Amino acid sequence: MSTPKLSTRPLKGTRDFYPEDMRLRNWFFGKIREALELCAFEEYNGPMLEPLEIYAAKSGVELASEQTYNFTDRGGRELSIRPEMTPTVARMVAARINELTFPLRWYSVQNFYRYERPQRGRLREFWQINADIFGSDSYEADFEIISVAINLLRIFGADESMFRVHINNRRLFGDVIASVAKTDAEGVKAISKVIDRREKIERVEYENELRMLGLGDAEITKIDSLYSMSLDEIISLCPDSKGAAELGELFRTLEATGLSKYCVFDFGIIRGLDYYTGTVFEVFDLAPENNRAMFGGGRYDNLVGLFVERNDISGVGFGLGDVTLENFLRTHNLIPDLGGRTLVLVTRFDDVPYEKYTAILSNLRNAGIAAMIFFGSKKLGKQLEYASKAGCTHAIIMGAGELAGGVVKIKDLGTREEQVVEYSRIAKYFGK
RNA sequence: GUGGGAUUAGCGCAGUUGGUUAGCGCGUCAGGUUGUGGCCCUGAAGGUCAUGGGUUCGAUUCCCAUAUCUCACCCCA
Repeated sequence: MSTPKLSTRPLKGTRDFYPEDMRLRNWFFGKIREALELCAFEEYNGPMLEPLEIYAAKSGVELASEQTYNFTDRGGRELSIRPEMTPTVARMVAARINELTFPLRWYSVQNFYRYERPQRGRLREFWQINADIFGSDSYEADFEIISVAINLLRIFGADESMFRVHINNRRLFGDVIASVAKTDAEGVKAISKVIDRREKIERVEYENELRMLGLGDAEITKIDSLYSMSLDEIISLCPDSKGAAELGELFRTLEATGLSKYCVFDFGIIRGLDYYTGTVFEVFDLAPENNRAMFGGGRYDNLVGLFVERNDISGVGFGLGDVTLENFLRTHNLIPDLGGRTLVLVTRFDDVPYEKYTAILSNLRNAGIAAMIFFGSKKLGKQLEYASKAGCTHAIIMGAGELAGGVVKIKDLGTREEQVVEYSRIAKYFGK
């Protein structure tokens, strides 16, 4: 009679990362880290737990109240497991605002939790790269962030046939809607909630909701027409809008630097997070099976001001999740063979003292060659089989005869070729 | 939160129109006379047929619920 056993499955929406999974994740995050470091970003980190209110304030009702893992700790504090990084990094920046040098370029690679129904491209635990620039209001920082985002896909070999960056500006969007609907900021917010769902709800319902907000048929028709306008046409509706200037400069620069082939103006990009104020963008995977935004970001002017009495530190950044990135890389065949490193198994025989083998092991490791020794005594064939299955590239074989001659046999497990090598030249065989 | 599909050995799958010991492939382990692995041969281990109820003389099979996976919706990365 044995006791009932516990489940070996990870919790719903979470994943175990076995060594082969880690190899993949380490590979693509490693490449991204390297690229971000080259772009002069520095890595930071923060806690996984934060007070609930830092999300409740600005992230949006849906995310803060329904999609976070919230709980009360033993001290009675209302906490959230972080569903995103931006409030944390804004808090960190605010805490040292008087000593940091701006503009500041920071990135992190961390895991996040959101309580949602899992599906393709979306789980409950995911890892995300976050890269942000704080302390620059200029369109140049918007451009930098978007060009870095594009670069992160290009380092994997992605080209303009595989993804597209859809770009809009919330200030411009708000000004255009305000002028069309002849309303104020509050009215714009209510109207934008409706038109954000324009493609997702019934046309009748859409029109009814807009009418309830005071719009007439002429305004509704006008809003429809916005979606087929070019950027220049949109800008001409509100030529004095600060957002128009920002977006105009941004697109001029994208054009001039050859990045416009990756980008498109899209008046429909709003983004769900409430804290965005200026440029917003979403990167779409052009493969039809990955039919959701791969990642996105934008500018947020007021987050640092949640923590300190400052309204001059604006941020712009993006978050790139591992789930959608992996789907992208797999779908477009951008993942190479990740094998590679030399790994040596020292095999053993019973008639040679054990310490003769551990000496070889130490020599290999001291020379910077990954190596292990076989445990127990089994037939050589079994030892080689183990080596092969364990991912070894080479085996070292030394019996009494070789020991007496001061040599070992090094077997290449791929080609099955053997070479007799002098004991002192083992490391040299491996190029070390 | 809403709806569809799925769940049989570690993995991938058969199967039972409800009837005694549920199969196959791969994988794992052991052996094929103890110093050479990927092929081959032999053998073994491994399943309360997702879980809990119901119908029935009898349920892995039919019904219901739950869980998990998966796809879409909502929302979002």
